[in-house]
Amino acid sequence: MTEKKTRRRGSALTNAILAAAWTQLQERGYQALTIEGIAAAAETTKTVLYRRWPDKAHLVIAAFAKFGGFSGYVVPDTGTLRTDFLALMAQMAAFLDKLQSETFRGLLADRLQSLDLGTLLMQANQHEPNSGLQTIVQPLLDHAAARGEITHAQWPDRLVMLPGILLINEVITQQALPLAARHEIVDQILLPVFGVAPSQE
Amino acid sequence: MTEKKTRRRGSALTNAILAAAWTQLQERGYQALTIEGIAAAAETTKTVLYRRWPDKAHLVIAAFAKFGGFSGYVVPDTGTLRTDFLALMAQMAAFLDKLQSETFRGLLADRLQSLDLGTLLMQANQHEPNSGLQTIVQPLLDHAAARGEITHAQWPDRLVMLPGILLINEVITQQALPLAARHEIVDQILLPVFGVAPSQE
DNA sequence: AATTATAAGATACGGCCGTATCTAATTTAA
DNA sequence: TTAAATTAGATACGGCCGTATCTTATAATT
Repeated sequence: MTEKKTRRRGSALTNAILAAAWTQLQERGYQALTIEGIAAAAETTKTVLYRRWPDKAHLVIAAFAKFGGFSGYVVPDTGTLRTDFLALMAQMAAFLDKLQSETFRGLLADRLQSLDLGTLLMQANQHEPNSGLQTIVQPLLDHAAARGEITHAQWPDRLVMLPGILLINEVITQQALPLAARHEIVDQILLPVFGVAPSQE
Repeated sequence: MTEKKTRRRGSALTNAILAAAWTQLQERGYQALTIEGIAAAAETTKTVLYRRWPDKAHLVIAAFAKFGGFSGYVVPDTGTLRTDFLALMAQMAAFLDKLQSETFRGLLADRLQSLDLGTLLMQANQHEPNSGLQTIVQPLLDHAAARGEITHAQWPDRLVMLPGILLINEVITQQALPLAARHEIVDQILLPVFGVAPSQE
């Protein structure tokens, strides 16, 4: 008979659950995942999962950290910072492709849509025709260009969106945007990006 | 009697729903929101809501765009780009405070935690002790500093995290990270931020 | 070896999601 | 004014969530 009576415990059980979660993630994609489905695949019950992780997202993160993540990355050392960065980004892109093809495309790929508030804010911020942040940033750049502070006013979208991106990141990770952070973002990131040397640190 | 027999339709009904959603958002916070609760508050049924928005997140975004958003913003014009940016960031911070106090603090504030995959990836990326991206970026900076390409190797966390932030933003908004985007990110953002003039555009 | 503590497994519950189906009110067209 | 087309409103359904409770196996303690 295939009847196992032995109960797994502790990390053995945890590992089995994470493995099941990772498999399910690749087979079904994130949105279609269910806690109950993972529990069933791991041959346990959801009670056990809820004792370990508060919700699906944290469980997936844990599985991701164990089986995916940045573990396969190599530190590039190509001779220049620029090519090092490019090599790093290439690794990211490759990983992303892998993730999207293996994990997020299982009949339900496009569901990468329905994310959550913070994420959707980010999307809204960028795709909204003219209620977005660019309606503020662009004239601001126009002024600076007219003053001769920056060489030109037309910058790629990504740069115009950069303040919003940094804001949202700050919100999500720090849940606040204190004065010090604002100064750092402006002096250390935005001004250099637009070619202005910060006056004082 | 308080019996209204007239049925609202179209945009009148839509507006009533968005108003109810905004109120509920401020009273209960995002996590505690329910579609059914909003429907009840708007004195309609969830069927009507699902005819208009696919899920809670999109409904909240719509309400946000109508009642919150960047509508109250003013274009700063203080004389220098730096102070313009600082003024803009100040507006953002003020809005964020308002949002967090009015919207996200209603007995359930801390729930700003349980977000979704993309968001949690961002968090994981930043708070993880040493499995995060900084374990790759830091040595890369060390090398560049040893070469004399950049003036020093110790940079604020925010700058070390910047590649990851840009990556995740790209993923969430574009769902891809093609070669062109990688080059743009490196040449237009990362190199300037770390004080390296891009060789060729 | 017997006892106690810990954690797994099973089950049940109320709640909300998202869909489907049906009705009735309101608008538009004829 | 009547008929046709929309769209709101009501209700019901299966599914999953997250919690609580209880039993039972395994581990730790003495």
